[in-house]
Amino acid sequence: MPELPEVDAVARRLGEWAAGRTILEAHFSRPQTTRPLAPVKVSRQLKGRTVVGTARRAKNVLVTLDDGLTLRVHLGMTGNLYVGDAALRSAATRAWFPLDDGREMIFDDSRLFGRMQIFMPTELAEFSQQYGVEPLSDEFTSAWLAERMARSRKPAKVFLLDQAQVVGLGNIWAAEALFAARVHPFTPVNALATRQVRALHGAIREILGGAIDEAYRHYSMPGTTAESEGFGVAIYNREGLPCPRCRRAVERIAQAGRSSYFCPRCQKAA
DNA sequence: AACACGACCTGGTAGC
DNA sequence: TGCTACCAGGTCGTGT
Repeated sequence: MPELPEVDAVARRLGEWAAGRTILEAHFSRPQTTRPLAPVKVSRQLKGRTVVGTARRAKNVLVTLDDGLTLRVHLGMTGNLYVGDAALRSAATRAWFPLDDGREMIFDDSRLFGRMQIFMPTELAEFSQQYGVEPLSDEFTSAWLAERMARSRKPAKVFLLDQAQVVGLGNIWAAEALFAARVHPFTPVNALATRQVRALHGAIREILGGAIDEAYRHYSMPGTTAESEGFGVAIYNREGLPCPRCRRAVERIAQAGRSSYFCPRCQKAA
């Protein structure tokens, strides 16, 4: 489910719902969720801890605990994390943490690609280093992007999905950014013109910024999902439908094992 | 080092 | 109505 906007909304709402609450128990229904550690080890570290606050790094939700440790939650493809009544638990619930106010922190993840881990401060810093720049930070400039792109021959779509470069884009928003910037998904990034790099940089910031606001506003009820994709999606999952700019039929191609959607007229190969 | 590809999973839907 | 095949918003590990 989640790209950066959805993860950001989940992290912010979780902070509103859980800050100050103490975790009484931690239950896991499947061992994959806490890999490589056994669930019982993670449970032991969570039990009795109070949630200080939440944050997001790349597509991870970070839950800061009162002993200085951090719970890292990756939502994978289908994950959701919220605080609510125990009745909200379902067949997809993989973890549930009863809190001191009678509610529970609940982690649903039908497809089991999600993950929960505990980090010490040094581990958290090391973990964070594997990721690239946050797209809405001051560090992410078009000059920075141009410099990184000059050093890679990856196709533009694949480059945008690489979390070691710019974090947060997934299959939907990468396609949307390429469409907005009129860049063909196959174009090697070191072949892009300066004007195209600038267009991509602007598109990434604008698209993610708008989607973050939309996802946060939409996601106000625990147990629902943070959605932003209905908002401003021009190209993703629209194979055969008319391009919103030129009316030419949108095409779908397989790339890096995923679907890439693009307009063959607006997005010319370099 | 950089890149391609299968593996990891469940569930929903389209087509026969 | 099954049943099958394919698809899904993400990483990972392993091979060249």
